[in-house]
Amino acid sequence: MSAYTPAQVVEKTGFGLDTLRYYEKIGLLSDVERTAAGQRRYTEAHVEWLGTIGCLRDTGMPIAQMLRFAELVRAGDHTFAERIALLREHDERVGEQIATLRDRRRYITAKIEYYERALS
Amino acid sequence: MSAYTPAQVVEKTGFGLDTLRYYEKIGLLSDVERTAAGQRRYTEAHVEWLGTIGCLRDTGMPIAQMLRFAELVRAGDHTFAERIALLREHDERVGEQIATLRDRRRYITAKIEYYERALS
DNA sequence: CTCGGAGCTGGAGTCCGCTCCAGGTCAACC
DNA sequence: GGTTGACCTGGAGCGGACTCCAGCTCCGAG
Repeated sequence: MSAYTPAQVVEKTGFGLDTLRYYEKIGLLSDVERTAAGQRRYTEAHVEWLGTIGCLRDTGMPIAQMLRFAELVRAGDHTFAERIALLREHDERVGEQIATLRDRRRYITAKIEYYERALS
Repeated sequence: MSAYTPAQVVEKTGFGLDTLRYYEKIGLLSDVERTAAGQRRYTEAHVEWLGTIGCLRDTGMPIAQMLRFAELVRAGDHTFAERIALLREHDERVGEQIATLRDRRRYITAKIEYYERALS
């Protein structure tokens, strides 16, 4: 399992160094090994997990919920059903977000058009 | 011009009482009249403006930018072009948001499907 | 005439998600 | 052997957007 330095993970994931440490501190990132000198070494699995985390974050999932998900993942394969439930619920909220955004966007577009008409 | 009590505006707009006062304090809401006793009375225009504000907020516009927009509105009709520019820019960002959300959603759906397949 | 409820004020507090800092360690290169 | 640069730690600080509070005023119903 290839190991990545903090800097490489920053590069690969787009998360900041401090964010990585923060996520580890709160338990969103676990089992990060250290070198003899105490420096972190991340695995491919960490990078993948950060991809998931990033995706959930970008879709508005609060950290508390990501933590619950992380716990389910750590708990092992028998939590698949719960993971599905959590993700399905989130997915639904993402759908709602998209719908709301689209709806509000119509209002904005209308406003723009109104101003454009008033201008000409 | 009909006047609304704070409670009525809360009812009509969904904003909280404190939020209304906060918006006024920072200059997002202006020209709010008072009764002899010092209580606020909002107009139809305020309610409409709050609708706009709410829409911009829900689409992720930061308060600082709403303030710029509010200033343009206060400055008068000669700022239509700038308002259009501001709204167009925002509209574009909303479009990006929707696109990102859709994109991330595919990842989530895939994850769900993966778990479902693993489960059966 | 008293009481409850809606409002008022200024300022403090909260929550979230980072982000920054000081002071220290270590490995590697010149 | 000295300097650089990546990393370490614990804890403080920040930015955004509210949200709450204490203590007060006013109006209207009973």
